[in-house]
Amino acid sequence: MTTLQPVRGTHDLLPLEHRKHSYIIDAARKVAASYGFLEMATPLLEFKEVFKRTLGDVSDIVTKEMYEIVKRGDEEIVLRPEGTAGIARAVMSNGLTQSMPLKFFYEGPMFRYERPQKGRLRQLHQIGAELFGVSDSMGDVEVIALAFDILKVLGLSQHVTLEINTLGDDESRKLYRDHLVAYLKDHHASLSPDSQQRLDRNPLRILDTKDEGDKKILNGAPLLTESLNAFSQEMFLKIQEGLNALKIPFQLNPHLVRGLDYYCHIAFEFTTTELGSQGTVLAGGRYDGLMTTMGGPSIPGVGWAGGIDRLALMLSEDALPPFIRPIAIIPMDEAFDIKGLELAQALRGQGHVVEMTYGGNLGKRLKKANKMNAHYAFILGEAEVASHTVTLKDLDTGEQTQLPREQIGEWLKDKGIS
RNA sequence: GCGGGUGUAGCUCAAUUGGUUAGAGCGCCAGUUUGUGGUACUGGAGGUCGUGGGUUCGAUUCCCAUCACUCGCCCCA
Repeated sequence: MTTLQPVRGTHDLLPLEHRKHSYIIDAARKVAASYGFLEMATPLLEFKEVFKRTLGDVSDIVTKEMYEIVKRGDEEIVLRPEGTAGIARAVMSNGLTQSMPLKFFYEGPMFRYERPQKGRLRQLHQIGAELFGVSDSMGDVEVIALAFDILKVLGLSQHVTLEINTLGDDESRKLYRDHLVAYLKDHHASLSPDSQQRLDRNPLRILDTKDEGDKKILNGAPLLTESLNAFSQEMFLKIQEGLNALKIPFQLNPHLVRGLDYYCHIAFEFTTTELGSQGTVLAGGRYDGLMTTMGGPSIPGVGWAGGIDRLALMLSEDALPPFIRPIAIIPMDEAFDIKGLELAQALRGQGHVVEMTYGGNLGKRLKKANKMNAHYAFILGEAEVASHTVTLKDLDTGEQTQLPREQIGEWLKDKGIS
């Protein structure tokens, strides 16, 4: 019985759902191309090391959420939990580090062993964009603008809020980290158990807490902006300037922190209130240290990933392009099936969407044509075949005419489909 | 991984203090209609009441376990 269920946290994408996914991917792909981002794909399988080194040894993704699928000797192979590290690995593997900048768009499934919830799956689907080799803040602006444009095209920009923050460069972040830890240690006893743990592992994450008691303590905490050096400050301001110039609305959220180790400077999240606690729909930041962490040259980078599954939850059915209603081919009975097939092929060759009806008498086949939401039924019976004509029926109005085969194209053109 | 809720037909939901043959709407199939669909009417199929165990003369109903979904936490897209 259980073998008939999908694996926990995985999901069949039935046509209706799949349509949303491909709509999102197509839209994103198109917008990304207009920014000069080239699509690429990396394997679903990577060596564990790729993520262990980059995401940070203590991040949840590495410590408990990775699917390890094969072990051969010392090889530890995992299903990729996210996209950026794999793309960065590919840049190095393929010796692409010589010519910068590089702009990549990608799409595909990621795997994380988490407790499933609405909008949180073990096989999740992401779109993503990465820009390598640009340390200028204009790169950050463009990358965010790309994300915003995609959300706009999807009709979701009104339903999300862009929040940004800066983590500063290494120097600033380390300084702040010390200040914060010093402050929080004084309040250690009153912190929530979760935050007490985070104090050792990832203290910046405490800023993001949902615990009310923690929030009160944080009100008196030192601010990251106070620890920013001049360079980091200027970088952040320039990005805001750029966003303003492009009329991309945003909110400053000094408590916004990214979970993965490789982030620095800008951190941004597009969030929605429509999906419960899984509110983050697209998020990213700058990761200047990523390449060196992987043992490569020092190449800056900035990028984001968006959750297709979450975006799909926000898309309403009627936001999608309408289905093309098919033409149904109706041979009156089996004797004319072959004639029907030939007609269907000819029409498909001209670019029409054509469905064959199988079996049954005229009434039954019309019923099926109706069920498949066909706009027109092309009927072929004894009389039609003998006179080399087809009976063309409009299933919405019920009108029908019998025309010579050669005039079908004309007739379809009159109906506005060609 | 932690805490709460839910699980009856393909879908949305009923089923009285535990009681014999588990119902409805929608959908599906067929007929009324052998060269005309949609509407209408008539009929039909479809359930091991998530799964396993326990209590009981008897369990969809009570108890335990388990699985899945779901809400919140953790984490993240």
